Amino acid sequence: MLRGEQTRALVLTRAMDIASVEGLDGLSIGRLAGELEVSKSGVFARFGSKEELQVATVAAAREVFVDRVVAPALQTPPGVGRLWRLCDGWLSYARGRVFPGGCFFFAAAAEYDARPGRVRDAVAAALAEWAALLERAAEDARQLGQLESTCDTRQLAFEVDALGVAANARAVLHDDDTAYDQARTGIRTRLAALATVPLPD
Amino acid sequence: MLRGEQTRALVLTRAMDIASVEGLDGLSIGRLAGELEVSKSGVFARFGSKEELQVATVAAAREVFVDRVVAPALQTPPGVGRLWRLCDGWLSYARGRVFPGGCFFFAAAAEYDARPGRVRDAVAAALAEWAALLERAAEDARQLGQLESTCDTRQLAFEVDALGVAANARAVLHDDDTAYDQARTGIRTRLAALATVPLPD
DNA sequence: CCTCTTTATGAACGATCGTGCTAATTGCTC
DNA sequence: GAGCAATTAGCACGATCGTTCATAAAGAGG
Repeated sequence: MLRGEQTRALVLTRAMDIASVEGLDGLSIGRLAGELEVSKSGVFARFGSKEELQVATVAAAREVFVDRVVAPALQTPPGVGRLWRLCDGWLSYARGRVFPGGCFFFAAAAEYDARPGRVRDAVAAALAEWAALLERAAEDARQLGQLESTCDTRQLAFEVDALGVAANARAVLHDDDTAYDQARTGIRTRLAALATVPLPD
Repeated sequence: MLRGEQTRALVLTRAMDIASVEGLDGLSIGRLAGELEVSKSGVFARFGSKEELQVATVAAAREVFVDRVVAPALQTPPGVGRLWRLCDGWLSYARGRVFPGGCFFFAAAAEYDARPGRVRDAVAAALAEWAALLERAAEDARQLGQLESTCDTRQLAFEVDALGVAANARAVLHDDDTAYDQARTGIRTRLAALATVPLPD
């Protein structure tokens, strides 16, 4: 039998995987318990409600995302290099199916974008963080003179993110990884056109 | 009492609205019947199974999309003008909340992209049609000499679509219509940079 | 008007959902 | 090792799900 924190982590790991495929709503406590071979009420009691489980799952996915994408990119110093690493890391994360259903947040955002509540708020907050991070990276690069001083960094961040989002959507739906290459090409071309220094890789 | 086709149309109209918010899976026959004030088995009998209802809902949404976006754009002759009209029409459709939860296909694709079955196939086919239409419009424009002859039209189609997809995602999730403006700006800039003739509007 | 096919209803089914409530089990502290 | 707090299991509940079936209502054709 497992002690609290371990159980929680075990449940959340499986919950992220299920939710990335079936959605946070399709994620059911009974199924979760069945797959983990623990009791349904054991899982339930640990979170208190399904909504709490969903919010906790979002938080867990955010941590995975930070570990896999954000933290590695932040090891590169501010500038276009870091911006590129963020994008490239994200593409690798999506392509590598860290979650079996593709990017967790893409699925969660599409599922809850029109449904008010704590789950939506958690997803929206996480994605807003990501958007802010991209914008900040772009703006830093500009102020460092590594991007043309006239460039609209907010717009740039939106556009590179858009290519990633679309790549994930297309790749998962059509089982076609070339979409990631298209996104990579698009992002690199866009950055190279605005950069005053060479890009890494 | 309504004759068959009318009932079917009535059911599907409501089904599209519900599904765009709650998802095609969250769409339940009982709820549908309740909102329309008809019997649950009446709704069910008309489709034979929930999966059939979901597939029919996707087909109905495709028709709405063609009416609202594709058909109007095809009134503009081939060229960058038509390509632009397709993008602009799509943005208007998404912004105007033809479906209350934003673009129906964005929601459906994210929900079923990792779940094999007839529903996913239907969604994937519809989106493949859209992608092919964009690529064709771009390639036509290029061959008409309205886009630089060297430009990769497949890549271009991917990128303009990506901006639209991302705009819908961000606008619905954060209740912020400026995302549509960002997408519009991005698409227009991209097209203008490659076009050899002025863009309409 | 009677008949026949199409369409809609109502009740019921087994399954699964989220959620309480109680009891058993575990790990830690003395 | 006894006692205690935290954790898990077991069972039951009302609700809702998709689905089935027998039956009633409604339009079309003779």
